[in-house]
Amino acid sequence: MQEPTLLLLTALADEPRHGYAIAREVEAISGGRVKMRTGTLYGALERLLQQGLIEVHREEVVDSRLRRTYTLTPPGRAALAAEAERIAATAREATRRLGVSGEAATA
Amino acid sequence: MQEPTLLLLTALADEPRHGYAIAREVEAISGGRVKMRTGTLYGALERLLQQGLIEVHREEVVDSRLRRTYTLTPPGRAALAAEAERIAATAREATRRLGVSGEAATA
DNA sequence: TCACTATATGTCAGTCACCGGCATATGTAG
DNA sequence: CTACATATGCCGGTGACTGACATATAGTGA
Repeated sequence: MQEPTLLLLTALADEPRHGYAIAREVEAISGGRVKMRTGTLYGALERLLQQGLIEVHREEVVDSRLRRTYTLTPPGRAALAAEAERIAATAREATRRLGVSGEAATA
Repeated sequence: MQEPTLLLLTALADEPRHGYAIAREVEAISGGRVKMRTGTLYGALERLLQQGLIEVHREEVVDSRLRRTYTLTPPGRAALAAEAERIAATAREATRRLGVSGEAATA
């Protein structure tokens, strides 16, 4: 799972959001670092729908504009939780090793 | 940066290793989850050399077999440290949001 | 002896997520 | 009337990763 996808799922973790709101949220979460293109966004949304990790929460028309709201499914929440733990473990290991080799081999 | 590349750099974080040893180390770090194919391995090695994140540490012949050892460059260590911090932050945010929406909206 | 596994390096075609650009439509601000 | 924010969507191209193949030596088990 790549970063844009991970951030997309994270953007849906606290509450349902529609596509455009997800894009803004992803940018906010990443501190402005990741600006999700619509190609990536709607492509990923379609893929995640088919994988059953997200589902359409609601479809409404606001100001004559369609707004499709997405939400995480239970498998989606589980996948995000698992992925978060996985990368956290990898990050810890990387940090630990970087620290260890810099030290005077205390252990 | 994708997971295989991140794990490759992590495998080099504590000490220099040659290609095949990196592959085994990556598998160990990921708990057997990620089995790096040689295509990915040598492709990534070539790419990272050109990016200046790793460099050839030593070339020796052991049992009539060539063994090329790689090590992280200072930019490579910096890149790995930055990436580790980045993904750790994303993981924290994902976990936080997953927890929050599951709670009875205490905040 | 023959087959298989481990060690060790490499190439190459194919896949798939992501990128960048474009298209479309409405409401609002200047 | 132009430009921007909102909102969704398509499409060609890139590039990391996959899976299979190739090569060579040393050790192990049948």
